[in-house]
Amino acid sequence: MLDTESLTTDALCRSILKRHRETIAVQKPDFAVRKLNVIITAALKISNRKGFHAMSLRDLAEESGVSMGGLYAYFDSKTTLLRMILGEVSSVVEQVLSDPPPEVAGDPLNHLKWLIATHVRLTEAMLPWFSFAFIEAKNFPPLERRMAVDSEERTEQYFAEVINSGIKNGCFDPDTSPLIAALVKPLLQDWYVKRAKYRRRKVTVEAYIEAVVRLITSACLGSGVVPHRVV
Amino acid sequence: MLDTESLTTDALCRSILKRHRETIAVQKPDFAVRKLNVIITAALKISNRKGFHAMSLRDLAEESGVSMGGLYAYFDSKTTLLRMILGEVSSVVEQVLSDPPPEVAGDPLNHLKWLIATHVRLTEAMLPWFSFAFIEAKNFPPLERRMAVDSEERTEQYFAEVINSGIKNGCFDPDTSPLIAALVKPLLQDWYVKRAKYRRRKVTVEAYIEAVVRLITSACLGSGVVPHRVV
DNA sequence: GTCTAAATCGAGCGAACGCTCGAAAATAGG
DNA sequence: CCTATTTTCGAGCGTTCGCTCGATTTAGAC
Repeated sequence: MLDTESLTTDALCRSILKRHRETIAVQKPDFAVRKLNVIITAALKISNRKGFHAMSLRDLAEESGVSMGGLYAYFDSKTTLLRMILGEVSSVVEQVLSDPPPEVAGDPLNHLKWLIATHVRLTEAMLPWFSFAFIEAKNFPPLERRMAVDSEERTEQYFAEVINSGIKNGCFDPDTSPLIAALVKPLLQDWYVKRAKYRRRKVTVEAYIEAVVRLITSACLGSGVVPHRVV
Repeated sequence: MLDTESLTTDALCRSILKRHRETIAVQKPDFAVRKLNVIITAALKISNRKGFHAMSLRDLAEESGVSMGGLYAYFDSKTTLLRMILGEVSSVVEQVLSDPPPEVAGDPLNHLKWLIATHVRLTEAMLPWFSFAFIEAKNFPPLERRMAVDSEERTEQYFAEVINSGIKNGCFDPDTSPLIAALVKPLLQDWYVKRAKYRRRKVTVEAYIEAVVRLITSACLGSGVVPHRVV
């Protein structure tokens, strides 16, 4: 369904360490990963409560149990910490969505369903990371902002491609609105942006996937009756 | 269609003045409204570029041309300025959406279409205000956060009510997913949250409304064929 | 033109910010 | 157990923050 082994905080921190080896002063990987885990978990916790900008490094030091100066063995500026998290999120999204299982690869309808389900499950497994990325991407340096916009655009591309190939295949309505691919994204984002609301209403992951799949596929399958194709 | 006269920055500032008369030290309404306009326009401009928290009052003083101390004749704290803007936004939403024209009031399908179109046009007319409200509502004090959540919940209610009455009326599919009302919101928000993207792609307001209306109404009208109702 | 009340100003306050650095503690090989 | 290296620490640096307040300018009635 979705390999959640590589999505544990530990695995993600190992990946972050690999990506930022030169800016992380700590040598021994065991030390580094363990502390990175603690630091990033704390950073996500505080940021998701009051925002990254409002989180001071003293807040972070207290919550993580790592001293002020100790933090700077793991990043050289607060912005680098931001970049570590955002970078990891867009890397994972790319990695997961670009690799559909063989049984859906040739079938646009099932591929579309798979994209939706996998995206929702991925964001569920990495909830604090995605909340963070969504909320913080807006108000930050041009470079980081671009990273987020590009990552999102790439995600939309996956949907656009599968919908287009479905139209060419003949299994999707050729009149499908070209905006559908763009409109899938906010539907998927709502799951983690407003997670508290859905939790309160006891909406399960499966129910949410089902609702989005029905909404989107029915738009792609046309008016519901057998299409006037087959020229 | 949508009365945009009461949505000019001037009219909105007049409303803000009325709501915060006791915290605004300036007596003469003309003076107050004119400066409020300047201050809030500047605040929206800076905040939408780099975030409300990152906007210093010195930034605001420079951009608006009002001195440091002068600003404090219009609000008693930076948080109050935030509250003024958020409060005005949710007030306007409430005001506009709660007042459907008589010709759609009894007709769920047209009422639903009207809600979608009016919401998109409203957010288009007050773009900087809605961008601000969406981005900033997340990372701020409990009270302000609640304000935003409640306002959003109320908006969703309008959709839930019209869909339910449509189901009871027999003009909507009784199998319509109970999540549809919740899913309309992110679709409407995308218009102003990702406004830059749609501008770049030359998507017009009308085209966007059309796409969302088609997506949602087709979900409410059931499988497309004549429903198996009429017991 | 004069006077009074309203409106505006900006230097300055204490607090909190991101970040540094020399000292202290922990780790591991011989 | 000693020593060399790595990791951790937290007081302190310069800067900027939200905010205040006495001085100054402006507006309008007579």
